[in-house]
Amino acid sequence: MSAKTTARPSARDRILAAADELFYEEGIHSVGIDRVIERAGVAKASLYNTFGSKDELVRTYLLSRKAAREAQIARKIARLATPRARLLAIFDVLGDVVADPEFRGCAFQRATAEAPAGGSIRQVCDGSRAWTRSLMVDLGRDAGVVDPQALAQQLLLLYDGALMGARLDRDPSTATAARTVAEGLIDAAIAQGRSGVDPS
Amino acid sequence: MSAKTTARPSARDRILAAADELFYEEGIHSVGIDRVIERAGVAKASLYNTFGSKDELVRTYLLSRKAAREAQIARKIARLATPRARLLAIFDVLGDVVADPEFRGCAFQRATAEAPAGGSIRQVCDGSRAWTRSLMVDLGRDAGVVDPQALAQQLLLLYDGALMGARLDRDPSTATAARTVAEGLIDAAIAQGRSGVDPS
DNA sequence: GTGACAGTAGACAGATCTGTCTGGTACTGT
DNA sequence: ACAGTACCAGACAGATCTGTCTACTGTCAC
Repeated sequence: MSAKTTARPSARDRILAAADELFYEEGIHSVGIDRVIERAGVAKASLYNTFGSKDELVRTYLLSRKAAREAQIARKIARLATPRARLLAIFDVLGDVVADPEFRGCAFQRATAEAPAGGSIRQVCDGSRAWTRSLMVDLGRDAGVVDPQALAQQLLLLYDGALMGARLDRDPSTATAARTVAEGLIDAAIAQGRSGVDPS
Repeated sequence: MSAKTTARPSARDRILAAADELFYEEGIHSVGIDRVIERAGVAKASLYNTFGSKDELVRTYLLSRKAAREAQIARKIARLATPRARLLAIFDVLGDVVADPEFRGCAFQRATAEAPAGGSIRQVCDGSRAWTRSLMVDLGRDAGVVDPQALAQQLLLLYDGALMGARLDRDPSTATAARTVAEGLIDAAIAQGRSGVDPS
């Protein structure tokens, strides 16, 4: 009897799941603690014993979103061989993300829109952006492009734009548009890298 | 004595100015009515007599931002002759906007992150996006591109991405990067239009 | 059985927020 | 002179929010 087959998730997990749904759907300020504990089916003391404060709950919610996104990208990338295909796969994941009917935009960007400038929420957001950017830089370097930083900036531009556009226009086609433009930029950067490396 | 030389702005104008500063800097939910009237130097009754509710004040704040942005772009564009130059001028204005030390991201995108899905705030945001998009479509058509809608979608992608990136990374160089990529896309679309129009 | 542990239920304090209302002041046109 | 308008100062009601606290329940190891 190590675990019941339909064991109820722990209070912590239920709180986090409820917080994820509510914060992402309606925003952080708009959702009170009472709504979270009601949806989680949990006592208020459980929430405060586990997380200490609403701020910490929000931080944990964002960290779990960050981990999930990074795992999703890493999983997709692992199956692909070339850096070029891997860079494009980032935009394929983006396409899946924005096509989800539950999609409501970038959770980090929305959270920072509500949070004070210097807080811990901003740090989580910065960490998430740094991860994506450095992945793009690494893959660009692997692909032999001359200036991987510049390519990464361009790709991040498209990535961010697609997230924002998909939400505000309720139009997931921004992701495929971003992928198309990204493909052109990647191929141009790779071609430039090759011509520079090969002596004329 | 039509007006004193240093006439104090009306209560309405002072409220709107204070709301603009506070809502844009700190977010809508984070700023209470009391903070607004304190900064405006105004009685609470004046605010409610003039605007009726906080929601209406927020709506007016966003509409005034929308009008200011559109006027700024229209002014810049009026001096330029070709549709190509005008399209690029949109990104020049973007560069000015994100370089402002007071820049905190797109006011509409931040407001929609806090507001409920169906509300009036979303409508203002939709209106602002529709204006920008249709400007891009019109200029693209004037430039003779084959699919102005597709070009506009790509340019909007860059525009949104630059706004988001400049805020989250605190890096205004996204605007010039966006302009560079945009220039390539515009020229490619124009070239395609010409080759399609000219019989081979 | 018993103690440790994880959790439930809900009252409560204290702060904050929107919106209303009363009462008073200063200017303006007639 | 006087009515009307625009505005200021702030008390107040009622709702809502975070966070604390008390008291109770079920489960498991030993």
